[in-house]
Amino acid sequence: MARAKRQELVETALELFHREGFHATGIDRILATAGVAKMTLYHHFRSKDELILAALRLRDERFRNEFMRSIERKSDDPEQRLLAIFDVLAELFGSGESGGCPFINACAEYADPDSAIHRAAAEHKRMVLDYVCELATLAGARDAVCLARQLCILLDGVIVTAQVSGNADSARLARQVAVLIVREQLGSG
Amino acid sequence: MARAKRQELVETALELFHREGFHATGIDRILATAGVAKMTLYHHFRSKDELILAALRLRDERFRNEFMRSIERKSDDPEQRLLAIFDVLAELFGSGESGGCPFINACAEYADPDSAIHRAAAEHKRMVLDYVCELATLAGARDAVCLARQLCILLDGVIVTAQVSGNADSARLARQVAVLIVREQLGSG
DNA sequence: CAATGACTATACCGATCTGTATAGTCAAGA
DNA sequence: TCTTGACTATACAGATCGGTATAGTCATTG
Repeated sequence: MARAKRQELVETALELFHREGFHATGIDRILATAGVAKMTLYHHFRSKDELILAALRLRDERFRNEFMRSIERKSDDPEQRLLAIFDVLAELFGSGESGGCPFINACAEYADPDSAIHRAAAEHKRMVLDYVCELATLAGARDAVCLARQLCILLDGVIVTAQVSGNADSARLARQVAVLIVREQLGSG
Repeated sequence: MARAKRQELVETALELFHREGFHATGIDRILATAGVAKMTLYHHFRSKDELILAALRLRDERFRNEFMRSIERKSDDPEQRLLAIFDVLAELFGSGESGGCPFINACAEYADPDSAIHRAAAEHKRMVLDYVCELATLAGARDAVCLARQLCILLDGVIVTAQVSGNADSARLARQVAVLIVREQLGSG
């Protein structure tokens, strides 16, 4: 397979960027870990920034895919799926994952909203929002956009709280809040 | 004044770290901006990490002070003060401030929970939580800790959403959520 | 067979990084 | 007056940074 080394490179980069940060992770470290020559990297990517973008793209695909699949496995009912967001989150943190969100981290290191990396992160969040918005619409929310945005604020809050304070059960607390706002938007108990 | 240069250094460092990130901001850049010689820095601080810690300490003092003052200026009623959290946030974003939270950013770059920098960030969040918990207790919440933690999840969610997606009015959306959970905990409309 | 292109190895570039060494200025206070 | 200590200036160390140059291997494919 031709693209094997490229893939290895992006996977390794994603993991190291996630664990150590973007600026703190040098090209040489990625190369040594992936077992790839430097010229191979610059054959596939013009710069480190493009490797970062590729890593974020991979993460975006994987995360959204698994996120949606996990939610949809929890229930068939759209209303329950809105709440399942936080059950999935709880499971994620329960299984060790607590290094925060790579996209939030990316915006921390690349603060300029016009930078390609920051924009990629913003786009990821927008796509997650769009998905939650679909669920909210299917659930018959009065204002699906508003509800989805509120749930996403909770979602990001949970991720950050888990990362900063190591608080795994914040997903459970957020779920309680989600119950209230979903119930209110759907007009009944 | 003896400590003038030290103060200048910490102020400049705080601003640059906030705008450009911790790893991306070199010592030399801070020195040039502050107009301070390198040996002066290493006279006051053992390392860059200690300068980072001092900058975070300054930010912690300032933020919590202004945060509490702003909230307490909004209302005398503890219940209204819980909601005022999000009014203060809305004003903050309205006045341009949207570069995210330095403590969240710090945890993005220093992921190891045992690192001094990460711990300083966690401690800051804990102190904010403690303050909100006090307000919740005064308001007569059934479970003040739970309510405070939920409000803090919302708070961090709002900050991150504003930073990543440039969404200034997420504070307003979070306030609506806060109204619901506060109302539920206080047992009446 | 010839050509293509993914890949490797090594050496190098200039810049920048944190931190130190050296030597000295200058003002405040005992 | 003498000492202390905050401060400056310059030069440098050793490492690492992102990225390039050069030269060549090797498997697939036309």
